[in-house]
Amino acid sequence: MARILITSALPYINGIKHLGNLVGSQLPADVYARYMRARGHEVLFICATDEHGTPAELAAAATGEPVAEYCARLWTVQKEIADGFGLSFDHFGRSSSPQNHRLTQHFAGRLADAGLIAEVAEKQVYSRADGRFLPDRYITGTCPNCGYERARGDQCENCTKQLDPTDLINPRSAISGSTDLEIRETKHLYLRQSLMRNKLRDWIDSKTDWPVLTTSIARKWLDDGEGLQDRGITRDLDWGIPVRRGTEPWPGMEGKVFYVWFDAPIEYIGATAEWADAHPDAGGWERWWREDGGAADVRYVQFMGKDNVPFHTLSFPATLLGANADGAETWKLVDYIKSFNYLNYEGGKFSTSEGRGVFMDQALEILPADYWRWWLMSNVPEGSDSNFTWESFQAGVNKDLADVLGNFVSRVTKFARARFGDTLPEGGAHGPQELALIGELQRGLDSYQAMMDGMAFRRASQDLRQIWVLGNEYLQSAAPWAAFKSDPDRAAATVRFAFNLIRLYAILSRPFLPEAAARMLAALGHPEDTWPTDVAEALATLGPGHRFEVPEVLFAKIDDARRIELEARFSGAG
RNA sequence: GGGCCCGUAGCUCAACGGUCAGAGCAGAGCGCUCAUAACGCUUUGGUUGCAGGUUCGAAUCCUGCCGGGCCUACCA
Repeated sequence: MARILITSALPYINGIKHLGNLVGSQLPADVYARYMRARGHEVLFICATDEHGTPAELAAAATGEPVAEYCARLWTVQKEIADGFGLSFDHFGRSSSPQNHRLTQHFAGRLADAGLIAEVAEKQVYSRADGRFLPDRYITGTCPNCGYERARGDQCENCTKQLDPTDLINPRSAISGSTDLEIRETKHLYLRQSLMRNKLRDWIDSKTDWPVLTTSIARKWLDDGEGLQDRGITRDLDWGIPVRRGTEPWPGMEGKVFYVWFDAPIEYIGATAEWADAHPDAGGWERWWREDGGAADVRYVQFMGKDNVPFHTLSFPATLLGANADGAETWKLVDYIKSFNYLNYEGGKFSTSEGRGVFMDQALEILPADYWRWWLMSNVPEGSDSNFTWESFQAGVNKDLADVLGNFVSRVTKFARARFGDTLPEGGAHGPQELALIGELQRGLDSYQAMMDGMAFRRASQDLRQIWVLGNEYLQSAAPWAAFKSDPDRAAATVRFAFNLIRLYAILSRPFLPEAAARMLAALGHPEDTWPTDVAEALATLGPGHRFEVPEVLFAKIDDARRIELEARFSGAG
């Protein structure tokens, strides 16, 4: 039995996430976590909301709530939606937790002790009307290059030229529109990642099994231009983790907070500490995060969209490695990063601002989670960006779930009920057909497991579907409806075997389809449900006399009228 | 501008440099009648973006071109 730590990239607190966000980290992480638990491994699956930063403050201001209340409310909203999708986090934390405050301050202190923090005086734009410093992208003005009037302080969207806020003509606050701006000097802490460039490169180079998408992004940042740059880790904001050097005050940094990209990944550890505090018998968070605290045998897998790769390949490892500069704290580094491309919506991007695409709360209002889980995972953007269309969604749901799996369960249970009553019949035994099928199922299972172990989710979903298809092929060739008339014992044996297939399918499908699997097992009276090691043995579980029920339709089809209605509703027009 | 990735059947995707480039969906034909008009079998369909090169052998490696996508450090 292995010990596996799984983290999903932290969803930002600012609003409800869309299907692209879901499929890019939380959902594949959940499927993997469920699979590994089913295989008998000790799994800790961690996620949390990422709550700090300017967008959270602005979103709170827009609703008139204090930012802490806003975040607490949105955390509850996100938690309920995650539960609705069956995301089986062992803990869903908050980056604003006291545990994360302590850890973030601790890391900053350790990094400072190791000489990896620099204090830098810099000039930033301050808005007197807003009473705050403005990040570059919250300053707008006229682009000096192309004359576009709504250029942002970091880049002009029109001509794509990189800008400095002081370049802008007629600069104003994007928050209030005020032009009452001034340049103020302020002091900030920088993480001296540049000093760790070689150490980080050696570490990246040792990861020969990582996806190209992951390592190429990391190498680009390490070596592009002048190489890995130091990064500011503090901000002049109110909402965030106060700057402290460990447990001590940090002279000159009063009133400042750590910047969100520094404290967000630390919340993986913080959330584990939240979990450990809630589960005193679990042995403590160190068991998962400190090699000198019991985590030496942990395999740590991270799931994220490609936009998050630089932070997880460079900044966060720099934090963990830097905190161990004296060898006194051996932090657990990630063993494998599974990164994803983007999911598009009907050929374009999901857009929060334009209301284009499907958001997680809306998805659950339309159909149960399993429908979405299946389509998203069987079309997960592993190799390149993929595209959600209602037509593809309709086809995938109807064909795979309703026709292949759902109908299989339906035809088996209804036939048995009609011919044999509400318990499995006696008589007959395995013949050559059953033996051949067992062989095919065993090969299918081996392949499915190999794909799941390797996190090749598209391939895994294809293998799973093929395993379902084998059931329909078997019924067609065994034809118990014909055998019933000439050789009832033969039909009885076929029916018993088919019921054992339903049980097997429920177990194997559970990582993807937890609700449907539960309903299948419930129809069988909740039989033993551990992951099979030997297919033949697994298919001998339900015997004569076993009671069953005919379940409600497992998956309803989406008809054309419904699809057209949904297409129109989510086009972004309204 | 720089870097990375991609381009394979009508669609979505596979294929350690090595049997006739494979699946699913869609299309066609046949079968079955237990089932959600479901299922099964058979079948149509590709000059692997274009042009060169390396090799006994290229979808795969190299060069150029065409087309698409992503990243580019203060969004997180």
